[in-house]
Amino acid sequence: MKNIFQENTARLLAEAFRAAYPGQIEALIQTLPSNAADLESFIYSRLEVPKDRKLGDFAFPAFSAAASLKEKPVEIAQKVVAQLTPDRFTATGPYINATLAVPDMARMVLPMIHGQGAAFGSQTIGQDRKIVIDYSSPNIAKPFGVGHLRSTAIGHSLYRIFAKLGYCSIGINHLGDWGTQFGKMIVAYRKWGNDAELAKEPIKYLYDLYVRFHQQEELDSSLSDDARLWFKKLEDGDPEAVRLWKLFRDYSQAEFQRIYDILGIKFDYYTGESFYNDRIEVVMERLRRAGLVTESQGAQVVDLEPYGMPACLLKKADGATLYATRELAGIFYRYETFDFYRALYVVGSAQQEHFKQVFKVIELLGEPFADRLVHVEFGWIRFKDQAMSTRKGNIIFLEDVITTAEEKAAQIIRDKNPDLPNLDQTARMVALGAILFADLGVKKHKDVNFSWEEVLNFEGETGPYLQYTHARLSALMRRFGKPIDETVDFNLFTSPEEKELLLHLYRFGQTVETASDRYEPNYIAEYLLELAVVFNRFYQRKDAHGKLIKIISERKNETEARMLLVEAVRTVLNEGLRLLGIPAPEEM
RNA sequence: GGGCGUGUGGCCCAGCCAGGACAGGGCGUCUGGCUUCGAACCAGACGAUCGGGGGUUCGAAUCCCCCCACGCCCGCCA
Repeated sequence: MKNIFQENTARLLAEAFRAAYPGQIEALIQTLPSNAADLESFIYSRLEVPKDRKLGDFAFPAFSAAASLKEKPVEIAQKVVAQLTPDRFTATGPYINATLAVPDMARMVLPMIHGQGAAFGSQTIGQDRKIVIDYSSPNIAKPFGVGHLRSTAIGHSLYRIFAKLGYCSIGINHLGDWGTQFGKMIVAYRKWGNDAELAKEPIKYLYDLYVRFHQQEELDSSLSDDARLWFKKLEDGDPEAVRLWKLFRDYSQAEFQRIYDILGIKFDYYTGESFYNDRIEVVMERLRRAGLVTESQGAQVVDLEPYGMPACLLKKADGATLYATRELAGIFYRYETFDFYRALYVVGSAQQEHFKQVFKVIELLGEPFADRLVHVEFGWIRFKDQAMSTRKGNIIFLEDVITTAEEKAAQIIRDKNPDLPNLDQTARMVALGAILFADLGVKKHKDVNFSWEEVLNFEGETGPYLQYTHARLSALMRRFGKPIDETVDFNLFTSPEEKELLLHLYRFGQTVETASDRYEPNYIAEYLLELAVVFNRFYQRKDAHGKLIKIISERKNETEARMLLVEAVRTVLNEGLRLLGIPAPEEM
């Protein structure tokens, strides 16, 4: 999606270049990078926003044309500007600065947003193609820690982003409900557990058992052998093993569902690893037929040495399956079921090699969908500079974070807005806003150091700041109390603040697109911060005497024009927050 | 040892892929702004050898090379 303001500017500049340098444009085009087909698109791609906005709205640096035109950038700028309307284009040193007319912009942008509403920024480029997104995917029988939030928040946001662009998003929670850790849990439970204790506080109890097992395992390595033995029994359908596994799984699922309900997150499928148990042999057979399976130290592997990777382990020496085996089965299942255009795996970067291996195996099988598999990786959440580890018991429960944030939000509301109805509900929205934004406000590849101070901060570049701005906009709409009319006097839009808002509003669609291209919801988070900042500045601007210029005043025409802008900002902010999975309260 | 990632004011982060005008925000600190359109806000101040070195370029936080620090992964865990 192109920015129409930028496009118009590029077109005018291109015409001016042609007029100023007749006959030399061919030489210039020769030097263009291959991605720029013509002069217009070249200029379009080179346009930047001046650092000092007083200079203009767009700037074209003339350096890039200097070599082929054999002139100094400063002279080029002057010559080109001479061909253009003087009040809209100026040469500042080697830069050609363009200034847009605010009423024109308003006429273009505001009726569009008013008409499209929440659909503003939507596209159909997805053509309903299926994007399968694997996210959250916690290991059951373990508590839901803040570490799991990363995948959950990013994946859920990508789900909505792709849907907005016209793709058919399919959300899969690939629950970690199979594997040797269940052998461990079974051993631990049989040794130290009992049903009565389990029923009281299941997740906490299972978690304690898990930590205890790992502590004991360090002292007594026979426990590891027992665990493998019990996992093998589980795979072979041993009734006692299966009974305990189901017990753990059911308790865990109920627990996770509670968390997802709080977060307002749903999945289309909850197909965990165990779902693929009866599909493993088909995959193994396929791999064997392709001649990819070799034996190494008793285990069955795919040798990836020629590709600079460690071997991909398919089956242990005792015949039990492994992570990669189930992953492969999952990929085939997803392809056969959905015929996906892309399959995303929103999983931490620690598993980068695992996915490289698995994807390589698919490629070696000659499957046509090998290049549609994407590992959307992200950095770790650490606590006090340590990796959060369930095994070591160094973990913070997401629910504790939510509860603490809710308490703080409620306290602030009681203090600032004591008459607010449904306090608990709003406090929860604010808490979620703070927590989710703490994750989505940072580029995903960065490791995040969990800090209570940061998560509980509701000021500055935070989720509650965005929510507050949304509530403020909503308050204006309530106060205005009438339907917004799109037939306003656009010539009343003149201020730099209004221009900034219009420019920024228009960029929403491009931002969503960038976020999808890079699998990075953070672009939307940053966009919204900027939008809120620009609006709040507009909201609190003062006249020459230092008096606040109010949006709603007795001047009818001005008020109506500004309210059309207010509505547009609210629409985009609301929609942007939705894409991030952050609730947008009307009051707080 | 190999692979991947990160390193930007006291703290957190954007900018790097597609190199350009004095390196942008936020937190914290200091100053100013509510006789009510919501101060979870706004305005201003202080604060940076962009990890280090070399190279390419008219121009490097950004591209290339080397080095340093930290994190993660490297066969029967997931």
